[in-house]
Amino acid sequence: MSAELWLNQLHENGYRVTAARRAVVETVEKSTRALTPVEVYDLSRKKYRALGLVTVYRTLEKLEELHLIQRVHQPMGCQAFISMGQGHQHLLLCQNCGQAAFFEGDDLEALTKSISKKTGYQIQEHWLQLFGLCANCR
Amino acid sequence: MSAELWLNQLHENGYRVTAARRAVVETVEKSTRALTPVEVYDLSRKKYRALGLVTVYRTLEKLEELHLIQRVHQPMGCQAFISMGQGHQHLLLCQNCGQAAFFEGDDLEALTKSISKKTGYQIQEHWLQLFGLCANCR
DNA sequence: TACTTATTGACAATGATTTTCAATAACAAA
DNA sequence: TTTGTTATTGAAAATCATTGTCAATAAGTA
Ligand SMILES: [Mn+2]
Ligand SMILES: [Mn+2]
Ligand SMILES: [Zn+2]
Ligand SMILES: [Zn+2]
Repeated sequence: MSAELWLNQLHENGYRVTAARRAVVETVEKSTRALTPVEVYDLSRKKYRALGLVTVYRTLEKLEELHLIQRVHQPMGCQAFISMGQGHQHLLLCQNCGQAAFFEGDDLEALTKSISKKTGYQIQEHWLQLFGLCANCR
Repeated sequence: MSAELWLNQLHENGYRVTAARRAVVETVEKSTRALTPVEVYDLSRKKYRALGLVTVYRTLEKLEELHLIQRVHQPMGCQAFISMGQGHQHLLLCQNCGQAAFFEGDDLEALTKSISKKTGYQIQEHWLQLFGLCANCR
């Protein structure tokens, strides 16, 4: 049902709610693993057969812009997207099936402060991502 | 002088040491920021004018395979390479000029153990990267 | 010095993403 | 509801980065 929220977000930001966007949003929002544009295309076309790949690219672009999805970087490639977690969260990815889990509670305060002093950098952001095997795949 | 070490590594692994590879290695090894293939090409051609871009791609491929360089992921793109740090290190990147610094000493034991118990994942690897402003740019 | 063959750069081919464009449909206003 | 404006669409073409092909060259060993 959160797909409706995403569509609201689009609407509130002046974008129109179309059948194409509906299909893409429903696909991406409910996925528990990162999807590439082509994967989104294939899955979404089951809901809306006339969908074009170009529209998938354009819709993903807008969802990213609205911070509803995020790009997922992996050793094998960086063109996959997954819904954005709530608040400050990071990703834990299964190296076998791609299943994603969000986690929070990382405390890098001490580390960044120490690194900052050591290097002279003013630290503003961090990327943290864990890889492993999910309960099913281990 | 570490460029010589890289060339040795290539040689020891059955690869020939050529003028093209020498130019690429010298460029990448001494860079303190991540370079894209085209950047490597442009910089290296100052040392070896006949160099082809294709050779840059192929050389980077081999350097990565020998773990002498690593791919650097950034919001703006993921096709840049930088020398691999010694041992278990992570990158701290300047968001303004790209200047890179390595750091170590991150302790994620407690976190991964907790996440592992909570999610059921068996955690095997982690990516950590810091972004900020270097001493010059802040 | 000679010989084997890995490596080279030019060019072509591929694959992913972006741009163009005329037709369509969303939606605000009447 | 009807209408008018214009954002959005899919198809096709264009672009861009990366990879493959190939004959000529040169590295490294004997
Ligand atoms: Mn964090
Ligand atoms: Mn670490
Ligand atoms: Zn799994
Ligand atoms: Zn800087």
